Amino acid sequence: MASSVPGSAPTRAPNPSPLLGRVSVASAPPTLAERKRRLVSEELRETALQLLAVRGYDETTVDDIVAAAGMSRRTFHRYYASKEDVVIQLLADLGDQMRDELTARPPAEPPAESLRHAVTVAIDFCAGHHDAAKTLAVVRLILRTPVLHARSLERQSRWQADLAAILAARLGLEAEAFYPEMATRLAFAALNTALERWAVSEGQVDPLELTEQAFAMLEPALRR
Amino acid sequence: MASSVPGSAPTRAPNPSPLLGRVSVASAPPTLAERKRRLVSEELRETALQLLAVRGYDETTVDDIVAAAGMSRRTFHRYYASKEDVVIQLLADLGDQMRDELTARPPAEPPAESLRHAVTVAIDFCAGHHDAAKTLAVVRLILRTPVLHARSLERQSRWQADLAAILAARLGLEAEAFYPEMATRLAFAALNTALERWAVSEGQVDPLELTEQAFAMLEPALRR
DNA sequence: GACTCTGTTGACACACTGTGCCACGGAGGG
DNA sequence: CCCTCCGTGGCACAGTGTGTCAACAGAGTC
Repeated sequence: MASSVPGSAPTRAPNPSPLLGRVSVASAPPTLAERKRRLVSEELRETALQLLAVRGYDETTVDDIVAAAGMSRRTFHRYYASKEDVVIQLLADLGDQMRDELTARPPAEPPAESLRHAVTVAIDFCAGHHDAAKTLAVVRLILRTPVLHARSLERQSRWQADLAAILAARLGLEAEAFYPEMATRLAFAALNTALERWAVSEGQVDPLELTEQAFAMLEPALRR
Repeated sequence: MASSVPGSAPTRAPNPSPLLGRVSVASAPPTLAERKRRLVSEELRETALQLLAVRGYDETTVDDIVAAAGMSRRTFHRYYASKEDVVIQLLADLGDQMRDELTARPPAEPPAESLRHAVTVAIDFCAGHHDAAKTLAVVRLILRTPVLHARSLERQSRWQADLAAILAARLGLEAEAFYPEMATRLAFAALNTALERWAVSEGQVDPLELTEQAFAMLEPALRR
């Protein structure tokens, strides 16, 4: 065990409260403890993002963050494995959402179309969000900070592998088939091109339009 | 200045020996000091790779490495910025080589062909090297170690941007044009697919063949 | 209310990393 | 011979991430 972790320290809670076995129940009423944890987590995250944006990533220490949030460094690390994690965890759900979207697409649909929809989930997550300005700031921070960029690319690499496996299954191919692997990689190439342009343009260009443009280019390669 | 760095600490020496101004001369006779530095650097690197391979990446500390190499931690950090760097620096020249290859391709050549040649440089670097077994071990180490994988992807991202700029210039487009960006990303998708399959197959599959297969798929998308 | 059980927190200690600084020592030039 | 240049190791220090422990708050039980 990784010492006494408050419910859901990293990525995702396998089971926040072992006694109350409400795991997969959709609308489980959140416990007080659970709401408290979420509150602390959010407080930490907001304080961190604030500081990182103002003072820069490298110039901000974990001690700065916890001091501003009025907590101890030990508590910080119970919620986030590292300073990078505060930022990267914001994208945590994205992989799941893309996976779900691809799974949900009709099996008869051409792969190019399904992948375009999966990628669009990510675009929507970033640009179509409640307040896109904040997401834009985060994406820009990631792209401009080498450590964060590296970690986000690595995470993408896992998503890509997941999507490839799903696509392979859909097409009735073995998991290591060539086409699903390449196809998903091309989809991420499109996604990254769109996202990066959206970010450097400060949100001026329409990422959805860029995505469609990219997939138009990919279409002949994705045809089977 | 980053304290007294022995000649060429990170990535590449801008000028190993400031007094002898022989920089761009191709076959400059290496100084004694320079050979000594190279020797220390190699000793450190070999010791590190040995330990990393045997004991695993996370289980090996920098102190372990320098103890085995009979040097101080301070000296280690004069040659390598971090433990990751020992591994990642092995690929340092690769970006330059790909850039050079792309630049050297005939301007009239179709972009797909030029990119395929650039990517092949990387494949040759890995698989066609003096002893491919060692390179294979390194590549496998990188792919299996999240931190290293992340850093190598980030590095690739820079190479991709470089290649895109070169391709744009070759095609007479502005640097931020859509086609060169997408085209280079697709090329790297092909490269990574081939490299990864080569690595997981323990060097059994032919990465060149895979590369050609990948570019065959990309060809219609890369056509202009 | 008292008691227990569970889970969160802060404090402390510790291992590891990366860097600035300084003093030592060898190599080479005056 | 002296003096400068440069690589090196030792030391100190800031920062990170983790194990451990005591304190404490909530919830449920009697």
